[in-house]
Amino acid sequence: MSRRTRPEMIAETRAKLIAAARKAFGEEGYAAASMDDFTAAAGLTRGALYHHFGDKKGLFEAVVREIDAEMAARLAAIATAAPTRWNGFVEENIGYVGMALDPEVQRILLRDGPAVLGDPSIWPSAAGCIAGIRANLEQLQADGVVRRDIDADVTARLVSGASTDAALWIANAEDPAAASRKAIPAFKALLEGLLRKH
Amino acid sequence: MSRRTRPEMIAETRAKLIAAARKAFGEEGYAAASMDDFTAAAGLTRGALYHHFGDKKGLFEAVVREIDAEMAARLAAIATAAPTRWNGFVEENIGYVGMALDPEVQRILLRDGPAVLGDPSIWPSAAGCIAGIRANLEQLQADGVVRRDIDADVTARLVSGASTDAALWIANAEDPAAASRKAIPAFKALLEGLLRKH
DNA sequence: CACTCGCATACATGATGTATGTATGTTGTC
DNA sequence: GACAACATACATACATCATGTATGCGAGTG
Repeated sequence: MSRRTRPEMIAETRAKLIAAARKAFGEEGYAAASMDDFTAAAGLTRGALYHHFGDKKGLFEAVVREIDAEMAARLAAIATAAPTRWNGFVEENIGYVGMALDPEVQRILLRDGPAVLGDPSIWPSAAGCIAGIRANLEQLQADGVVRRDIDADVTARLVSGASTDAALWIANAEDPAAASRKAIPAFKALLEGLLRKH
Repeated sequence: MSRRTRPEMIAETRAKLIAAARKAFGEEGYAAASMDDFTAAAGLTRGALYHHFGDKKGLFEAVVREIDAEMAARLAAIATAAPTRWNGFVEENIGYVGMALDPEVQRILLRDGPAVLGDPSIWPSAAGCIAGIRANLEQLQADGVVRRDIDADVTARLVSGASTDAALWIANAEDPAAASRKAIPAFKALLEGLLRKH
């Protein structure tokens, strides 16, 4: 008799592997994280890992996808809560900076991510966060708030690039709180360059 | 008798190792580059490498320093050649985007660099490029061209972050030339947000 | 009841790092 | 100025460990 059905057990195994890997990747970094170690921590072996994810990189992709999805959801919530669309756009990006202060996000997405998976724009997750920013930008252009002579695609990348770098800078600063207070206005100033002149 | 003096031979060995490593890191990436292979390509063994650079990461640092110095020099040349300071600032940043299109720069500095050495702001090279941008910004603030209510340090980071991301995006685009034409105006628009209102 | 498949075990390969050896250049002394 | 003692640049050999693959077992399923 099976107390649990098979698909359930599979899902549980995958979840355990992803959770253990996420922790290991976040704390030690991708290269230093030993598959033997963190699969053991999850009460499994590398056999399960290779069965479900093919290789170490495949598991890393799954972890990235999970984190990316969480971030996209939080960003969307921030954006919809804002009074005006432009305000939502700005808040969303500042929220992005805040999330990038999380050591796990920083290490996995910002530091190791590009090295392992290449440029974020070609990631399997298709970088949900950037897609969100771009959609917002296009709407703002349609509303006449943002200048129309710039491409939403690149701009979304530029903006997210600036945010992530700001976050890295803040996180590595001696006084992160103070650094954050300096970063926000500078970031807002840059974004204002996108507004239509009047 | 010694046809060459000792310091000369040492310098030559170091240069050969750095050159071979730069090529290997650029083409295969840091993790995939085998020390046995590229030291052999330089006519040496790992013995020389460990003697001069301590470990693989140490050699990587040396390569980064070299590339960074080259870039800083080129950027400085671009900036001084411009008619106005603001113009030089903009051109410098666009030049930065252009240099980041070089596959070697991209792979070593932008992709593997953060994974191996951490955030660029704490690199041994102290990221000469960013320092150059910051110095320029401070001067522009003193001249009254750029708004003074923002911090030059963060802003330099934000701007360089946006440039590098733009470069990555362009390099991975299907049509890099077209992508570049779209990226430049968007980038200029962002920078205009830094100007003092009038 | 046979069979698929999720997962563990055992092994092959290759990479890094260290300990040791050698040969060459440098320096001190007569 | 020559020879010896020494320092050091670099090579070789080895220990350790990580990934990936091939194989085997056992539990859930039709």
